[in-house]
Amino acid sequence: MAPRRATTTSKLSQRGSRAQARQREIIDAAAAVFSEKGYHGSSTRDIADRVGMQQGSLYYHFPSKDAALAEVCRVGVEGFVAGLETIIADEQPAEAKIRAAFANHLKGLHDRRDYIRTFLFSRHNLPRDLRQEISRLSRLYESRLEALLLSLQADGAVRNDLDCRLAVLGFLGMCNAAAASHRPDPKIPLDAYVESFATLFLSGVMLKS
Amino acid sequence: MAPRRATTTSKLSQRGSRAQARQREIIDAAAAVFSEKGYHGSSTRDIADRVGMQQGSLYYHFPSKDAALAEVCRVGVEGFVAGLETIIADEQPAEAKIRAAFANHLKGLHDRRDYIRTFLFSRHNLPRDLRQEISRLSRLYESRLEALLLSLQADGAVRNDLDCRLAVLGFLGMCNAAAASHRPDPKIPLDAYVESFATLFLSGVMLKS
Amino acid sequence: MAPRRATTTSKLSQRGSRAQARQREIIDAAAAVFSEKGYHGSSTRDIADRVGMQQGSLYYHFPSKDAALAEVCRVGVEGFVAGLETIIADEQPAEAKIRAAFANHLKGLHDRRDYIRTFLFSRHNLPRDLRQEISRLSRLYESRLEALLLSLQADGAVRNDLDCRLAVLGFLGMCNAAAASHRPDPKIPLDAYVESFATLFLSGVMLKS
Amino acid sequence: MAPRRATTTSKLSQRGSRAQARQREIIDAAAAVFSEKGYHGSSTRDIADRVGMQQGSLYYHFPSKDAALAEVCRVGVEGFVAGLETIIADEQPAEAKIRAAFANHLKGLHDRRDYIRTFLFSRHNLPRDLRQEISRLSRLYESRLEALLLSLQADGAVRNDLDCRLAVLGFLGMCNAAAASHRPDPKIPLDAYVESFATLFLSGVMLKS
DNA sequence: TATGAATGAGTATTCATTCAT
DNA sequence: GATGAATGAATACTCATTCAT
Repeated sequence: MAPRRATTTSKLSQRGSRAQARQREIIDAAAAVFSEKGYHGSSTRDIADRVGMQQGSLYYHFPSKDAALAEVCRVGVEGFVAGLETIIADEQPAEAKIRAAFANHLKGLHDRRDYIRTFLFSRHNLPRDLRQEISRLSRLYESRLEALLLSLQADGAVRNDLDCRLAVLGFLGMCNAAAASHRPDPKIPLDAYVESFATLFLSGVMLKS
Repeated sequence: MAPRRATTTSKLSQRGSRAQARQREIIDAAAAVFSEKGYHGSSTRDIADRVGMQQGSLYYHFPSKDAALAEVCRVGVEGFVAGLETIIADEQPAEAKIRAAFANHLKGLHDRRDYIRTFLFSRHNLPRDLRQEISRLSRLYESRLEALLLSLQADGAVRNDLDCRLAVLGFLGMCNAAAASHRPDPKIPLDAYVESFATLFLSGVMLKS
Repeated sequence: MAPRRATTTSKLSQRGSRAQARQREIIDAAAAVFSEKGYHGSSTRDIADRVGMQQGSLYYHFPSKDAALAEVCRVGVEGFVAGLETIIADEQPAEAKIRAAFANHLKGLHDRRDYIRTFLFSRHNLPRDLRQEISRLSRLYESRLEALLLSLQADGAVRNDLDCRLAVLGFLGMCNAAAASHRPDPKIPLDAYVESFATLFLSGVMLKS
Repeated sequence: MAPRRATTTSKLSQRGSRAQARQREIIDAAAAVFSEKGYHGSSTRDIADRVGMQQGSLYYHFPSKDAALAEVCRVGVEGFVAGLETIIADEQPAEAKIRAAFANHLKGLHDRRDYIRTFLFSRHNLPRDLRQEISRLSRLYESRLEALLLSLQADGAVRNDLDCRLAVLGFLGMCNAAAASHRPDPKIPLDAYVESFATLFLSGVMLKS
């Protein structure tokens, strides 16, 4: 139904495409398992079983469980920024931009659900150095979102008294809440989430007085 | 500075108040440890160390690590409902009610931070039966919130086209995002969060046209 | 037949004597296993089996395999110095002192064979910091031996052209060679080794011309 | 500076000299690695890395890690006997023969340091059958040394009361002690060791009375 | 109430070895 | 001759839990 596949390259192994494919299988499996049971709740055996591999064989492809977690988180976050940049660059009215930002985020959540759940719930378990690289990426995303709001505010499209930093927190919190539940409600289509969250964010809850 | 203490009674041990006090010490410690390292990342030794006790001695007070987790989650969620009921019952204009709901939630987050972080990030690790009891509580909270919105909608104070279920998701996501970071930003006072989130939720981001 | 038991106290746990006794059982077992198969060739299971314990239970008494190795080495070396000091202090003719030094060393080798074989063959496997503590002890022993030879040389009892440092190397090499074989030759009594090695060291191989 | 190279042929692969050269590279690497970390402390990857080869590729040249160890030990011990035979055969005074024996042994230790350290410290790890072949070689060396001493004793050049078996043990222990330290003291030249050990062995430590 | 000691199952990781290509 | 990928068994160490004292 949904792609749920990593698309970007990282520094992990520039070997043949056969090897790359196997690696993608493995982080896909890791993402699924981490997403379901959390980092410490997942064993390397769980991951190996899912790939149909022997536990120890994973270590031919990944140096450690940590490294697999880092890669999953990286892939999870990475996708957000690229989409957002295009939105910022495009010529659109303010409202359309914000709606597009919601669509971008919720689409990512849908396509890379396991990756992003892992980022949201398990990034704490990364060792300091790896965690910092991931934090850098996610702070980049946040700062681009804030920049978007600030520019719209400068244009007079957004309320002057809005604390854009907290608004970004609200934006992300609202969206990510949709990823918190273990299985998403399949009766609610993606568009409905986008429509509702974007409108809520744009116009609030109260009737215009 | 902040209370961060459990206040409600549960079915766990109706023994003397001396015993109760010791138990509270222990779930306080458990909450702190779970909040910091997650359920599987925390060992019973971590908890015992924090109480100044021997690992095995915990089992005099708690039947299992699971049970401690359940108790922490229970205490974390429980507090929300009581406050909300008062707000619903009080005679106030719509906007004030919603602001009060934000204050209630964010105050809880502040006072029982470790408990609620544990609920947010570690409740998945509960065995099915215990998890269901906790889910019942949190769904109760959600449905009371939804009921509040629906009643305001019926009164004509809230937009007619608002999907109140998704709005509750947005409300909670926004608030809980503030608990996601390991250490809260101490430069931003609680009131600022309440003010910002409530206004965002009520009036949205766009300038009234 | 022979004691083969640790006699000195170390910093490892000053707990009840019950605990101390159990610890001694464990390093005794570790010494035996390390002596037979080398450090890396010995598994913690081997040790546990020998004590009649579960593998993981060892870790209640020792923090790591390394630490057990260090303790075995420490006990092995430690005994040598004390005996030598008495010999140096005693009033005796040069020849008697050197014979006593041989007796002291070979007796140690006999009584703590497993400990000393472990020191001789497995100390390389210690992590740097632990290794240095052990090295300090063994260098102390060597320097006391050298001091003994130097003082006898100053008294005119020992050849003036003797390189005392190399002589110590020879002394130790000769003695320790007796520990190199897996099982000592039971037909040769301890006294015969002492007599032969001491005479060899004192008078050499050639007929007085 | 020093050769440190295997020179003798074994039964391992009578293939082309290209193959032989590669094999020699590999046991050279194995000797170096075993010498530094011991048999169980060395992985086949360590060896492969040192040759610049893939782990599994070693198995084209050697049937097993055991076999490589056996070959290293064999090469290490083998060299000693040949040199000693020449010394025994030559017409020389007793003292010169013994000095030559020391020179022979210490020269071997210098030229094939890694091989001999491996023999000294890791031969225990050989499986029984391979170990016996190596033991045969080293016992041959010991018995030739003992024969030398016995013949000199028969000639009246060596003390009549000397236990020649133990003297051989002393000879070897003294020499091999020089190989025990991880890195030899570079300030002491080979000749100095030979001179000192030989004199010590010949004349002992005491002043002639 | 609490401790000290132990258990037994689990966990990440390593490693000698194999084999199709 | 050599590689890349995999296996299966072992290994040090952790941990929730139990229980006699």
